[in-house]
Amino acid sequence: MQKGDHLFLVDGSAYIFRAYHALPPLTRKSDGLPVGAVSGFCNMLWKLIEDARSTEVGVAPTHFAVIFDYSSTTFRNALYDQYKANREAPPKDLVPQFSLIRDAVRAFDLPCIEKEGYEADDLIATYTTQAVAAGGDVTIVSSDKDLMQLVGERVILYDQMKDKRLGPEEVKEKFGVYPEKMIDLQALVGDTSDNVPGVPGIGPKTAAQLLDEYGTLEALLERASEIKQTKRRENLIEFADQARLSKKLVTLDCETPLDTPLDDLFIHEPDGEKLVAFLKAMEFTTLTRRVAAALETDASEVERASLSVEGAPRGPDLDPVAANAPASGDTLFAATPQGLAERRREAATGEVIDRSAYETIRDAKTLRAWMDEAREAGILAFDTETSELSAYKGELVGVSFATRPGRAAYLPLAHVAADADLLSGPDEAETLGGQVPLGEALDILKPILEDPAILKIGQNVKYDLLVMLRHGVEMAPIDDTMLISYALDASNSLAGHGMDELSERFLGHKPISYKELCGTGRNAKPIAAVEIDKVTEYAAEDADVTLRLWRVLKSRLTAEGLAHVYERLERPLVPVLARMEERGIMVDRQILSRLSGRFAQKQAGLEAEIADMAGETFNPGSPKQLGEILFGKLGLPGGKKTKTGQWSTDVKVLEDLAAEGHELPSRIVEWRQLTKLKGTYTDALPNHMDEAGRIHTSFSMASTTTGRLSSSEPNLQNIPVRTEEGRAIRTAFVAPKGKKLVSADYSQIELRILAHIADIPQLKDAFRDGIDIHAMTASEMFGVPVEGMDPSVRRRAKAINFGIIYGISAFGLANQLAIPREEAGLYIRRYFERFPGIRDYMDETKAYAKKHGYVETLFGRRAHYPDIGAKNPQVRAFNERAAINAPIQGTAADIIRRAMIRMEPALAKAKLSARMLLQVHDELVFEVEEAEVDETITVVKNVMEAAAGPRVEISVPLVVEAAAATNWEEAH
DNA sequence: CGCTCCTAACC
DNA sequence: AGGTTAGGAGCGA
Repeated sequence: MQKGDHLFLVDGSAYIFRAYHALPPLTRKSDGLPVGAVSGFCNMLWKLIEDARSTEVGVAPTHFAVIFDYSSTTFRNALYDQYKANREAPPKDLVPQFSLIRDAVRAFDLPCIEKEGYEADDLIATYTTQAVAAGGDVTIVSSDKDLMQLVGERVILYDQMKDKRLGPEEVKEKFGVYPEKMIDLQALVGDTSDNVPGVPGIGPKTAAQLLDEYGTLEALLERASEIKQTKRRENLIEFADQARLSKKLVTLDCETPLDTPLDDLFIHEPDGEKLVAFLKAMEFTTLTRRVAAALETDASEVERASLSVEGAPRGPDLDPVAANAPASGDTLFAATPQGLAERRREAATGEVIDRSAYETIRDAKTLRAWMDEAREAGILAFDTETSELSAYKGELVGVSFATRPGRAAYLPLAHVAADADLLSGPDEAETLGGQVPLGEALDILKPILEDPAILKIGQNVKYDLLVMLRHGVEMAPIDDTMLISYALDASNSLAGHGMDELSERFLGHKPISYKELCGTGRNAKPIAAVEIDKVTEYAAEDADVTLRLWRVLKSRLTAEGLAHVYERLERPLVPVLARMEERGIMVDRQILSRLSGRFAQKQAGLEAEIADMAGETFNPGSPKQLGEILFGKLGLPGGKKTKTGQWSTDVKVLEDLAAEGHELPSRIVEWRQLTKLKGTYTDALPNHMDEAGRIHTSFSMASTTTGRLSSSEPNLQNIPVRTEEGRAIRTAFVAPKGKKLVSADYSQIELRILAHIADIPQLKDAFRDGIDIHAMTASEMFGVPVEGMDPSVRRRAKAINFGIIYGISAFGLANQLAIPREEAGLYIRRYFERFPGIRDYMDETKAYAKKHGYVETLFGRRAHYPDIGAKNPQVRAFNERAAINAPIQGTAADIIRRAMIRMEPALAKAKLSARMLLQVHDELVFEVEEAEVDETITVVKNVMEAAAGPRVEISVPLVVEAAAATNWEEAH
């Protein structure tokens, strides 16, 4: 080896496990031999060789080897008998594959290196050291952190799965230290999977920071007594020897005696016939074809090789579920809605779900037959499977249907061979039968999905609506089992409205979960690459379960008097929200990046100040470390502790300290605010932008107890507004050229609703007369005139008004106003004296909730509080406050929902092109043609202000304030 | 990698 | 003090 040469070292053992875990466990050869890991391994290796063959000289490997662990006992066990002691034995079906994988490496004509008493890592370390000494470059194909210590100027780690290369800078970024200090860092942190003990309580962040400060592990251990944090100091002293032992365990041996000298690793073209013979024997059809083509070998001329292992253990065959229960119908006349609902419920719990009865639709003719069935039934449970979880970018992979319980099918549309990605599974021909071409399928589906006579039933149907919308299909009419469940059972303690939960609750059946189907994290694979038969079971089951749930739940709506809530507040909002999500809001990337830079600068400055004041560098973002500095090292008076017994360091605590003249806490508060703004907004938002520069949030209609919407991925309902720096972020939300953003928000809507519901004359009068409501409250309570009122008096009244909405407690008010609890109690008593209606409302609401188990908004939406009678006074009081708040918050939520539902027709009627983009609880944001701004504002205000009527006549006016500007900050 | 805890952004 | 979602730290499998 010489300068300019490039050695590739593949960490074979790690490769095996990655290949094994990345593939479904049941990949087998025709004789039952498990070969999933071999298959994955060969594909990864071939990919690497292919890349190398096509890469330019100088980067491509000149030397190449695959390194394996030889056995589990190494020289490290002599140092520490517990080393890797808790490693589990490899999975049974993997064991017979080990020798096959070595055969594979030989078939590729690559050196297969292993040595008794050493780990693969030691051999890698030794070859690396020698290659660098000879002037060569090294690429280690692995992502094991134990190998990071080898990284250097000429040595990189290559993570093939993620296609990421790690040099010294990347190591530093990942672990906080350069590779030279990795050994010391690992010695401190330890490694649970290898049983390397390390020092308790020290994680990677702390370790990096300590090494940064003290230089080396040895220096740190010697000067451990200087550490300020009590627990950390004690641990470093007590476990110093353990750290030294750990260091020996994690240090790789660079002087392993080598049986194959470095120069013998010189690469050469694999022998086509030999390799093809092996791959054929393994029945890797696709890979055989590829390799044969690349190496110009005629596969049909080559015979299968004989393998070193034959007929290894066969896996147990899965017993298919035999029972096939008949679908239950409404055979008896149901005299009342309650009777029907009850019988449906009973029937559903007894049904058995047979996945083997589901069909896979492979041709247009069968699909048409299914659509005929839907037409006949008048209903179609419908579910889409997409390539990504977010509806606005996921591609359609397949759709499933159900027309009656047990009668369900899956239509694959864009499935690919399981080995379309790097890791090979079974071959194309085995898994992919025919698929109806997407265009043809849509032509058949569209008339049904848009047929007003056929009800499309979905679970979270907004998702499917969005997906189909992007394929030019406007699904209608729709029903949504999730929303029916939500209208029926919204609660702060009962389970949610996800399909799996509903199925278990109402059908007593646990459906295949998405995780089971596709795996999670590193092992996750796209649903398009999962075998179609499995997806059929999963997807058709979803449609089947949705249909069964619909039968149970829909009948309850009438029986329980909730049809109005569902029909007027839930169902019609679905397409409205789908369109809002699809539109997205335009964001100016430049503004965000400028802000981000500014924040970064300020942040760095603050960090320096903080380190200076603390006398050491630490992570201000770690409440644990911060607590130790403030209350341990600096000895400041610590106040609260959190649930877990740690010092609390929330804003309140820090601001109290700051008020006493301590500088550090106020710097921390600033740092936190800045870090939050940067991390959550200026840095994160650009990742959510599409090609057109727009952000599409996802609104959830069923995740709050009260009827409010929520927004996620990203959450656009918590964009900063309080501070000036925060508001700057809003300036990045803009209208495109020629348009304006219009923001319209209800003024004091919850207080107005309270005034109406509790029937408080003074409050109602004040709202009718347009008087400052908080000043009026203050004047009533403290007997001071509104004119020339001390702002702090008004502030107190304002806090009380909000407190009332939240189901006030002396504790909460005292906290908010930073006054003694007795004083807060006094305020509350006086408030009740002045506004006795409020106390009556609270008492009545509590009594109602206890009696019925739920409370209602003015529009009949229910929020359930099953724990309101709890023995535990804290739990009970919490439920009482929530029950007091829910009708107020919920009525406001209902009103804005009604406004949103009416908005689009109202705008259309006025021939306005304004498009509604966002909802933020009491605010709606629109994108409006400049020329139409004034007219739009008029329509928007009218719709919003009149939204409660005619069903509910609120006895105070609802007032909406609206403004237009080029960005959200100025419009708000 | 997934979970809990803590903190903080919004109405 | 009512209703939310997100991100970082730390821990354990």
